Amino acid sequence: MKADHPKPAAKRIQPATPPPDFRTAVLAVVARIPEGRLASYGQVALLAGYPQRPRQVGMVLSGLPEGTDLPWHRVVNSRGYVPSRGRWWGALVQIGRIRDEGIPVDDLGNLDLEAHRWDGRG
DNA sequence: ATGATGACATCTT
DNA sequence: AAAGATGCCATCA
Repeated sequence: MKADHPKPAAKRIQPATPPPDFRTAVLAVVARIPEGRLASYGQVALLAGYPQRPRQVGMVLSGLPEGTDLPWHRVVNSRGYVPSRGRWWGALVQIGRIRDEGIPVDDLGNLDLEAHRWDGRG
């Protein structure tokens, strides 16, 4: 009889090992950005395998814990400046950390993205 | 369910 | 070059 498993309402839809979702992919890409290099949100989204989702990258990063090891500060927008230029509480922190890595940044967050663009090859 | 918002990108004025 | 409008997609009220 095969010990039929009536499945007692096993609505365990959340497995212990969640598949590589968007968030995981993004975090993996950000973690690969070398020191002293910059990447845009669109670039991260592209490398993560989701070409049309740069905004969601920002959402993922917005949910990062404070003590994260991820170099989130190396992610800027394609226009070449730190996101929101101060609308965001962490903009100043990001500017400081980027400067600390040897990349010149204006007080408003303006920087030369193309000069420090990450090739994506590590 | 719909509508508004967001750590963006791209195109057009 | 800078600013406004439109597109995209997930999350929240």
